[in-house]
Amino acid sequence: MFNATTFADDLATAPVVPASACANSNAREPRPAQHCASCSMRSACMPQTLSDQELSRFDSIVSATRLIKRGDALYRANDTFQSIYAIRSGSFKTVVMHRDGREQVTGFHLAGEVLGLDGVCTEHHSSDAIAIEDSSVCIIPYALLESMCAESKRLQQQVLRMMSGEIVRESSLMMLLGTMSAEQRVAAFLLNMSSRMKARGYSAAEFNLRMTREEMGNFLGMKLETVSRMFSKFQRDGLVQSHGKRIRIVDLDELSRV
Amino acid sequence: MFNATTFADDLATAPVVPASACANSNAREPRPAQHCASCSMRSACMPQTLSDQELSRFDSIVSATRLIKRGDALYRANDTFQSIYAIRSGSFKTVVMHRDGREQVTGFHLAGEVLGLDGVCTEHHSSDAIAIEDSSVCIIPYALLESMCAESKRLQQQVLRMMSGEIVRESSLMMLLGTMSAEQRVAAFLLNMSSRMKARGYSAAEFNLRMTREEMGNFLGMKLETVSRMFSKFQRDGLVQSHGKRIRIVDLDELSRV
DNA sequence: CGCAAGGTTGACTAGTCTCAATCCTTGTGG
DNA sequence: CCACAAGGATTGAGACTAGTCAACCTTGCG
Repeated sequence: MFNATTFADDLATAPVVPASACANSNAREPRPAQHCASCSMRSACMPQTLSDQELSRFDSIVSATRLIKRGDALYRANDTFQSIYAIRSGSFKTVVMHRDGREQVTGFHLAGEVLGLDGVCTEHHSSDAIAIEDSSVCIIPYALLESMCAESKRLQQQVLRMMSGEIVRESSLMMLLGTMSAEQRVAAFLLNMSSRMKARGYSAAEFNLRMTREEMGNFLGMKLETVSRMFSKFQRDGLVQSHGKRIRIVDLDELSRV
Repeated sequence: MFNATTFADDLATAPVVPASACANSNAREPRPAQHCASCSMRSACMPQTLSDQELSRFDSIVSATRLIKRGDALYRANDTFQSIYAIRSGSFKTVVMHRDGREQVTGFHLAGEVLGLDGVCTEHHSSDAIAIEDSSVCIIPYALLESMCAESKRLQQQVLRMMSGEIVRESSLMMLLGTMSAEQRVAAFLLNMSSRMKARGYSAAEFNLRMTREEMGNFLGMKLETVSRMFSKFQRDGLVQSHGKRIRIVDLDELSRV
């Protein structure tokens, strides 16, 4: 049923608009920015509401892109905050750490999403952002963004909305962590990933998870073994087929009802 | 050991700067605003970084105050978003609700804190804000705030910082919900309340909790019985003395180490 | 004074974690 | 190209934390 040939599977659910920003390079240092106007992630990304004029102004403050290898950090907790980052391709996890070493994954972030807003408050980041696959980001220097916000009402609104959206997103995660059973959390996670993949032009029913069971478990407030058991249970019940990181949602309605 | 006379206890830990905004009224509808310059919460509140000139301009957009009785809602999920609110006196809980009726308390909010930023994103609130004691708030119309942000860089920064702070606060709650035992959660909660009381001029060691065990449990992702057991355990271990809502922290260091 | 709401405690249960064995997948070097 | 190592995933058995249900106590208010 599941063909394990990753490449073929990837083709089967290729994005409508493939993000191929970093096609021919392996440099890890900042490099010239591409232009938002021609970016494949534009519709999902930050400047979506801007006029053409504002867009080109915005373009000019996006100073560079940066490539991040799988496992490397885009920034770390306590780094001084200078920029926010729009994910151009790939994906990240954000992790907060307690002094005693406990870690909590606070989110998984896909192309088009913005990282780093946690730093505005104290001018230091409060979390690590780690690439969970080779990724690229656009660097948006915060001081310039702030200045431009004073000029462009639309941009200001966009930034405020983005922040508020982050607050709302985190509230619903608190709901998940505070009130749901392990089974419900995993179901909610799969549904969430599904709708985000769909929003990016991938199949809502079949996709690759980029994170390990351990990272998922850490995010969902449970152990990796429990995540694995829930996947097995969903498979037994005919809701989902899973083979490692490859996921196919078979009965989306039933999964929503868990 | 614990004297149950609430009034006397309240005196024992009276705030250095009592917030007496709603002294002589019981009206529930909007009423003329007081002035920020003379407000007892000013140092803890939103316009803390503004110049005198900016402050008076800010004052002019704070249209009114409103009294909210214990148990009443300041706003509810799906209400259209028009204003944010600075708590002048009293305290609130914010609650998000799932379609199936599950509720999660996402925060307790004390005087000087700002409520309602969840609404910026969709122009509808995503949570309920319920007064957990008789309270009063200043109403800050968001459209006016937004306009003023375009003029005052300092205000813009303040608003962005506030939002970012909310994001960071919620991340640390996710950590609490995702990685801590019931005992650790209750300890962290007490320490958090303690430092917030202290920041408001109350005693850090002895204070009244305004919420019920059920509300605490809902916030901390556990049942009220478990909260109660943890209080009893801390009392047995000599870390905390509790008598209903009255709390005295006996061994703050040890409580931090839990 | 009596009632309702809130709080405490106990006994039992369910759900998740822990530890451990095993399997599968992927990448690497001979 | 194959063998092997290492990381990741799955599964099982037993332990333990927190939930459930129920009884009872305390406090504040009409």
